[in-house]
Amino acid sequence: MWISETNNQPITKFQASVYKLISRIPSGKISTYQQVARGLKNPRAARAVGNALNRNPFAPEVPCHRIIKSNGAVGGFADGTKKKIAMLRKERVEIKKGKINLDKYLYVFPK
DNA sequence: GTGTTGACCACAG
DNA sequence: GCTGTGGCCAACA
Repeated sequence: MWISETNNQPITKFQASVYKLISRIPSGKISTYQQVARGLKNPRAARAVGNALNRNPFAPEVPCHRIIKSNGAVGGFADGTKKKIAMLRKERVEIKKGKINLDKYLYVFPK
């Protein structure tokens, strides 16, 4: 089991599943908070997913920058939204006016 | 155990 | 197009 760096306690299973699921996203693709929530079979938990990523104990290990809002906007990022955008562009993800073409880049988790 | 907070979402105006 | 409102869920004080 992993240990959270902030409170020095074991992370919850919810967080573990979030990180595990996100780590499956291939480079050059992105997903939304809602898609992640759907992958966890909690379609309503998009907000909780964001909360988990915000505290993200595994900063570079988990590609949390590949998670954006369901409307295509980039959303927030603990290290700064601009950083997030820069990282995505390095992965050949096209971003127009702070938004991403979901039809082209959205990654859907397999059942 | 209760209330607040937040990298969210959908809908109304 | 943008703003406001209500709802949802899990973490935290």
